[in-house]
Amino acid sequence: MNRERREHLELWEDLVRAHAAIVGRLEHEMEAEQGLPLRWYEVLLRLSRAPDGHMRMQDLAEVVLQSKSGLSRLIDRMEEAGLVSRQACPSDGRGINAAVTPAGRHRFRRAAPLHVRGIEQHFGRHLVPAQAAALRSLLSELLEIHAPAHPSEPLGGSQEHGQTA
Amino acid sequence: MNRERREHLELWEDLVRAHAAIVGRLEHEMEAEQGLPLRWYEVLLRLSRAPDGHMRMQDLAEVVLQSKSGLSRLIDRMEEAGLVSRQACPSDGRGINAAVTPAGRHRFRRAAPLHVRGIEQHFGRHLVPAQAAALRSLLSELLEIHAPAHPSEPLGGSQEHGQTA
DNA sequence: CCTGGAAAGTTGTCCTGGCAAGAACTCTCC
DNA sequence: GGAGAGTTCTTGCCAGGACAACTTTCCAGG
Repeated sequence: MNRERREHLELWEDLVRAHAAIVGRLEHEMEAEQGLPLRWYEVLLRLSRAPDGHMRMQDLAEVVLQSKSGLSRLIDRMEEAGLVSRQACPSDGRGINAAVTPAGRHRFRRAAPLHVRGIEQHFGRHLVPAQAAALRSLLSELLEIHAPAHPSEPLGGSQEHGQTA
Repeated sequence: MNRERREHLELWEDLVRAHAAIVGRLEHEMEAEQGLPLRWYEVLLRLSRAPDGHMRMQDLAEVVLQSKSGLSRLIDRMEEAGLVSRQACPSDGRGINAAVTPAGRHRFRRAAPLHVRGIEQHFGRHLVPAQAAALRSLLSELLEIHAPAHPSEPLGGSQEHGQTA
């Protein structure tokens, strides 16, 4: 019982370290070779994926893991750089759509291969199929528990942490 | 080939999301229930583990994944809070040892169960043995590649990224 | 129609962290 | 033993991000 817990702790620690190391590399490479902060790339990626190249600020904030205010300023900077633009949302007067500009798409297309290659090289490359399968099932479990895929809980509510055991 | 890559990309995305979600919870719980930023806890943990309750600033910075300057200020704050203290390093005049104070140890002991429980609840609990094993082997591979366990490369050098494929 | 409550974004303010420069010290080699 | 190169830590400065307050808009109920 306790043995298992100890192992889980170690796994968590290692996971955090590996995550940090890989993200660090990806950030550094993206910045060095494309002059693009990883966050910017993330935004461009999400917008490029989106149906008409635009998303509501709120939704975008969620997928790129930033606060509303954080995203607002991020979009400020990217707008100034000409990579995205803000547009009023037709269906909701309060809403704003962040949209990729052509320049943004171009920038994204140039940067994408680097990111794909980086992930493969620093991560995917080391996955054997059994590990990939295990990881997939684990992550889907974890995300189901944690991620507000269907925004149902504010996540900040500390609504549980009861001694479920 | 491309199929596999696509899957690796998805796995990476999911990993990032799961990591963020779990860290978010741990941070929130630690702050809410113990009034302790997770970083502070990390420092207390490392120092409590260390032989005489102290570590060189540099080494500490590495294990808690912060820059030298970041750690310096972090220790400033914790010192002011009475949880750690700075001591001259006897063997090297340039060095500073960060040491846990008794108050720091006390605080750590009170907080540790929460952290352990949190990790088990948000992470370990969902691991079946096969996943744990797969994860362990994967992480050790990744860390061997990436982590400067033996500080040999500055990590910022972008010394490879050649198309190894 | 009007009012009150909720939601979307933006902005003021503050905190944290990184980089680069600086101060203090150590080590090597002449 | 002294000069110069390299470490270790701290500090000035700035960028990025979070929280809370605010404005505008939407919606439900009377």
